[in-house]
Amino acid sequence: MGRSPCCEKNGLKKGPWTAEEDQKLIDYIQKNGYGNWRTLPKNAGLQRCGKSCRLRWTNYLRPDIKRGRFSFEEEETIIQLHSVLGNKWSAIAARLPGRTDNEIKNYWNTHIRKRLLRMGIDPVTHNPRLDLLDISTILSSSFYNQSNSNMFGVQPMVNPELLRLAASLLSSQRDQNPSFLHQNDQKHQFGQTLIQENHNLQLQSHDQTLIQEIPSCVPFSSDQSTQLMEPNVDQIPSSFSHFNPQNCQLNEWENNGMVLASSNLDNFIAMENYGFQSVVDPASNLTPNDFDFTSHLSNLSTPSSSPTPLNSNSNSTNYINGSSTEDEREISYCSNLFKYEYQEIFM
DNA sequence: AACACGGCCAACCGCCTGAAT
DNA sequence: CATTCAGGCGGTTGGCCGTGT
Repeated sequence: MGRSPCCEKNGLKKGPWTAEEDQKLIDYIQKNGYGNWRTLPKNAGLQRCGKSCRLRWTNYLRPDIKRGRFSFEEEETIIQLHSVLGNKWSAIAARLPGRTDNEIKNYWNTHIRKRLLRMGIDPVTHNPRLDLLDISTILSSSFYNQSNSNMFGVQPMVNPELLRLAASLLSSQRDQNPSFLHQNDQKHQFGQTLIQENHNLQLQSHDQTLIQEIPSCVPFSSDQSTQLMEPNVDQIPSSFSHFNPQNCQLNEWENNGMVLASSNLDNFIAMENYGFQSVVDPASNLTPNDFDFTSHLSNLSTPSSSPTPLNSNSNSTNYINGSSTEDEREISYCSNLFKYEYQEIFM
């Protein structure tokens, strides 16, 4: 009649392993190998059940385990495999040498899953989240259209599908060439691809088949909007024709807005082409970390207000009037609804 | 300094499958 | 063939730790 029980449940230790227990397990396996987990604890002098020993060994003590943070390549591999295999952690782990299924599962649940959600991607289906699209429809048909949707004369469109495409484009570029982001010609090529894709999607939108119009600007009051100035495109040097992701920072604003800051003027052009609109130019040569966006945005309702630099050494100059150092200006963007992390897509 | 909170991760739990009896 | 269990797997938990208030 079947096998006998592997162990008595009573009297066996549970909980965290001590260094002494670890050493006993390591010594035993180094001397005798593993395989019969049923008898191993007793032979090794451990008050644990075989299952606990097996887990401890396979998830922690095994000598070929790679510790530490997951690399970008590993993360990309996990995402790609998960899109095919789903929650088959052991199958995914089999393709990542030195990583355990438990480690990958934990990393997925604590990092990757949340990141995909922030990017508007369903971590189960790996498709854009439909709930966001529903919200965007509501927003675009209600307060946004009633306020100042045309504050810059252009109704911007930001499409989750395009953002997803951007992420995958970047991933594939990175896969092919890890130093992609440090090469200007490739950055330029990537930017051009985005611009072309944005153009294509806008063309498709005329057929009302694919794209949904989504508000990309927080609905300021009319008083606030009058102070928002559209950057003078004529003052943008022609040399700034490609995207540079350096020194970017995303800040959430209130409940439904986000502000993108960059100290590089190239980003302005790329983001403009990408469908975001500029809201204000802090007009200084501060780095993003030196700038207090919350304070600055709250000052928009006060006509005489000016950006609030945290760095008193800044040499503040007005971008709109055009006299600052072009590539060190702060450009901020404001976009409604989307919580995509800019860095996650472009950096 | 004390407390609350949230992120992280090692470990456990429960289920499934296939092998042993 | 029926029963039982080892091993494997995915889901969940609980405690530690860092950070914010």
